[in-house]
Amino acid sequence: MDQNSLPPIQITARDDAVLKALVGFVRAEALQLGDRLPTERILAERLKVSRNTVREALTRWEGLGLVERRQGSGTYLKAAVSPDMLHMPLTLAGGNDFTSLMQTLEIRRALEAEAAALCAERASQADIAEIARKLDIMEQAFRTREGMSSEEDWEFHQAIYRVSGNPLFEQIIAAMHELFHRFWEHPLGVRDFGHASFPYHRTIYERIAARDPQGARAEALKLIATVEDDLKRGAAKLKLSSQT
Amino acid sequence: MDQNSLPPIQITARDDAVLKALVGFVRAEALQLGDRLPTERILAERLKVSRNTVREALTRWEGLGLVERRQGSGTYLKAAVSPDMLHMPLTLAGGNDFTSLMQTLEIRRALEAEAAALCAERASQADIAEIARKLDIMEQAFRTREGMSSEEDWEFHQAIYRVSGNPLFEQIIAAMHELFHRFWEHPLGVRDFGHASFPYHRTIYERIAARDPQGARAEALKLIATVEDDLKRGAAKLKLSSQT
DNA sequence: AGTGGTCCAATGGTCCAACCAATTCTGCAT
DNA sequence: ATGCAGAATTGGTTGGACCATTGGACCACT
Repeated sequence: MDQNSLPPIQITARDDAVLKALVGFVRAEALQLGDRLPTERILAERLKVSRNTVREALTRWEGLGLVERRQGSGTYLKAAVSPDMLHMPLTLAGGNDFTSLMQTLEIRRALEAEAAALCAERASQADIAEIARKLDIMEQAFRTREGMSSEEDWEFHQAIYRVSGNPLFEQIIAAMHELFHRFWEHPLGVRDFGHASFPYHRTIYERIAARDPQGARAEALKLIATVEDDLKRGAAKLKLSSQT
Repeated sequence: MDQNSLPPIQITARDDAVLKALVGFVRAEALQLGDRLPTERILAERLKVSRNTVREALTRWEGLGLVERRQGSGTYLKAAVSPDMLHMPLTLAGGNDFTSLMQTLEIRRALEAEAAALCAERASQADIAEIARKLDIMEQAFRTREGMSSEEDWEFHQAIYRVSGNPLFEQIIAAMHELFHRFWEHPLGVRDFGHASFPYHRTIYERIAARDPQGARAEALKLIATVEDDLKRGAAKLKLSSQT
């Protein structure tokens, strides 16, 4: 007998039902990102369930990054939801040592290059203009503040991921980005970290504007290479100083 | 001033503290996958928090797939936990339609190519022999069962990710893989799905054995391309049949 | 020995009512 | 108008209670 012909049944689903109802509500009210959704107390009353159950459901959504709760303020929609959406929580074991950071960079290298290539293929004129705008902002921040600005730099890259048409790029790289910056705002004591990557932002943009996927891919790889070099330099310095 | 030099302090974090304590417990007791962890009531008593708080924490872990709760039985460890792990909840709009699957393939294309290239760079003789072994098994399964075997095929790819030296490849692609197969064991009714990808497994292996990163990358790209073609074929057929 | 049934303790799921802490709104004094 | 103190709102936490399911112990019968 095929043991798969009798799959385990699923009966209980109280809090899942709450989430399903909430999806319907978001749709019915046409809630946008950042909008506030009903109070826990109101949800509990309307859905005829305990507030505790509502909280368990919302806790799950919060863990999935779909929603943000602010005490005293409310619960806010943080990502689009739809009935047939797939949530794929991925937990990665990763420390903040040199090896882990290099590993995140290897992932980022692969995805950044692919995203840049796809972006060059698919960008509309409006998309290109938007990327150019982000590039200008970043370059101006670079000149006035004399150094790479994490914030504006990140905005530029995000614009590229968005134009690539595949939201997974932004989601995965964002996770890598967060891991990278969580403990290493100035990684390993390298003061002008990321400085060397500056010129490649414009070359990437130029290849995208020229609708040159392979060129965009190549420039993206060069950019990541400079970051890897910075990281290696920092690791070497750290190793040296620890030998005192 | 760098606004990131003053990270937001954490004043209230009861349930996060619970999870941190739980990580410590799992480590201290050397719990393995599938082991049962303490009951909610015991945790609440030991950690001096309410059982509800314990439940919120466990709910978060359950949502992230780290833990499985069985009423009347207990809570069981479902994945490895570590103090500094990265949670990366991916949300894929649209569920099981053609677009979503193509998006996962775009990610897989980028990572598969990079992993193959890194593998070709770093593989030892023993690694190459191991990959050859997986390849033989897969090819034999292909001949005897007259078609691609998901299981053996996946083993082969996993071996490559492992040799790449970066565990992130395997983790991320595994998530994609699971997503891909969850609803599409025989995607879109294409009976010999994946059949066309068969020859490229050997060519990838040959490029790795020859320590040819660029070649391995190119062959990996060809393999993904065949899968994309299969998917497009299936989508076209589906579209046709729905026009009845 | 094995089969099936019953009971019972343990465990997760739900509920309730209250209070705490952060935020936001309100209205009064200036 | 402006600014500040207090009230109202909202998520966070607590403790206690009960329900539903599970799994093992025990037992009667074959």
